Amino acid sequence: MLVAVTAGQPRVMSGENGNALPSGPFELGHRSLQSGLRDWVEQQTRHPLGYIEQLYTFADRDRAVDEAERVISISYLALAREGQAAPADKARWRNWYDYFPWEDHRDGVPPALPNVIVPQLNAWAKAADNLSVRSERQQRTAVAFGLDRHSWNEELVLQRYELLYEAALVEEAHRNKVKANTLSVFGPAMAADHRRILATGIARLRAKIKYRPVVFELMPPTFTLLQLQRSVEALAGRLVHKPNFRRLVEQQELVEETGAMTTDMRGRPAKLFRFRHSVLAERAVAGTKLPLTRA
Amino acid sequence: MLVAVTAGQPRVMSGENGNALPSGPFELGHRSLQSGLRDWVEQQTRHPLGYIEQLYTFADRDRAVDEAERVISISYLALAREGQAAPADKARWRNWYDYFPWEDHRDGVPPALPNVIVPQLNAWAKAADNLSVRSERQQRTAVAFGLDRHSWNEELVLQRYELLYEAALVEEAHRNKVKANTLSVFGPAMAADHRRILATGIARLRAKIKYRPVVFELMPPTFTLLQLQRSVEALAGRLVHKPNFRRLVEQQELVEETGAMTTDMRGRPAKLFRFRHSVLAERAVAGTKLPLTRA
DNA sequence: TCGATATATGCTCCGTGTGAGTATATATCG
DNA sequence: CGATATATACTCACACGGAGCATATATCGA
Repeated sequence: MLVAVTAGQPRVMSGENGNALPSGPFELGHRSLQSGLRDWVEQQTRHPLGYIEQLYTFADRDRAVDEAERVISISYLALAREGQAAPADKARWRNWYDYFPWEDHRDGVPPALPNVIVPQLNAWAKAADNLSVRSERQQRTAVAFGLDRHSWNEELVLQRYELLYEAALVEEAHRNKVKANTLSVFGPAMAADHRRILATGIARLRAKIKYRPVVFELMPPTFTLLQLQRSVEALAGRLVHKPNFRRLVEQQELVEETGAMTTDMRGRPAKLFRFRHSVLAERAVAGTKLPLTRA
Repeated sequence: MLVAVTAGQPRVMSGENGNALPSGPFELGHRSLQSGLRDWVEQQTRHPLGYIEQLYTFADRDRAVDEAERVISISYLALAREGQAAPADKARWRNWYDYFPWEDHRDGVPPALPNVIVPQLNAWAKAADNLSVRSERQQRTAVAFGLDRHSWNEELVLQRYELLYEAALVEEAHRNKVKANTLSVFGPAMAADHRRILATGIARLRAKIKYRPVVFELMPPTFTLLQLQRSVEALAGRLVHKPNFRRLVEQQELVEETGAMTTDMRGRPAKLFRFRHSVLAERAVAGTKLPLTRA
């Protein structure tokens, strides 16, 4: 799963009409999994990779084509600065909110959430014959989607996707079964469990930007504070308080001025900053905690 | 890597004279890696497993015996309540600070740290011929071991082990080379990279107890608040402020009273508590943040 | 030319969380 | 019966972070 941020939108690299994540076999001869992956991705996408992190290793039986030959899938999360080169072949950058429309709360709560998704989940909860199952489904829905007393938690991407899967609202749940027509509200399906991997990666990234300065892996070498803020907001899917964001970034000394200013922007020109790479050495845990709303 | 806490000490399950972690091949026929692992461990150790988490997947070339046949190693962290049954065969519980004596700061800073370890690391740093390498080594040492302006960070277990490895102070660094005599201060070596996996697991666990209620997986069904505190301290390798710890645990409603009291303890009898399992459903992120010292 | 608008940047207020210290109650042990 | 060990409660202080406001400087359109 290869991530970049362009024009204020989070993007993932996809192949084959956007219904699959890039994937390939592990070539023998590489020093390690990590280096093998790096070579492979850079060859496929012509992008120099920055940050790489392992997501999860699966070897589930129902993923295997043949019973006797078990496939082990190791999923990764990688961050790249987009726009340095065009992706190869049929690979294409795609807004990740195309796959998870309910996850973008930057312009407020998506109308489909209260109008379609939550009602359908409630119907699914009520459809359980067992009382305890019913209340458990209701509780999980409330926690995951921020209903009742709960507030929206942007990190619960995987929990939300799993609920929609269990409720058979996303198309992937209908594999090998009757082809039900699913609403576009629930986004397009992806091959195998690629959308699940995507959800895992988004959740991981949304959690990580709060305590590690990984956003900078997605930024160009030089940027304004607003651009940085927009990137964080794009990943988190929610807005942050501008003065607080600036205060946090500056007092933690995560960035330094380049001396230059923006010229092409509208409004008052902004100072250009660059990431202070030395913080990685100075401090072990440098965070870009995003200032969020109190419950 | 199987972890338990007994008598106020963190323990790991080890086999073969304590120089290896339990490991085995993945049997085909299991539903998933996780379930296969669970069956295997429960059979080997006769312990019912609670929490399981994947650590990391390796396929490094230098781990392989044969060039043509590459081995993929998937390491796990598992938590268990100890004492329910005796471990099978040669498996044995062992205090994890036996392997990492420098990680236990509950009785203050271990004397070996300022007396032996830090001087040796400084000597290693000074031995570099390049100036930038020299200062980089010094910086990493200072951050990892809390020197100069830096404070001790209990989560940097892996960074510390890696420094000791690079400086060839731990015996594992001498594999396939001249057999240097390493001091007992640096702990006993383990097979392959098992001690590295151990360090990874300890670091992960120390980080996790701060934002997920995983400590309770290591506790007996009923316990006092001090016992809970001692377990947290055992894992973190440092002491916490008692009144603050109690305040935190209680106001987060992580536990509930059983009504019973301790009788066998010395001093005033304490209330017995149990973990409120419902918090796992009510809140997505429940933490047992351990109150630490301000910098 | 000038007002509307958009962006940049700085400052203040205040509630909450959390580190730290202190005090009191109740048991065991010598 | 005093020393000691543990349990439990209360208070203080400070820093962090959420929220709102004020001001500066650019572009754009009427």
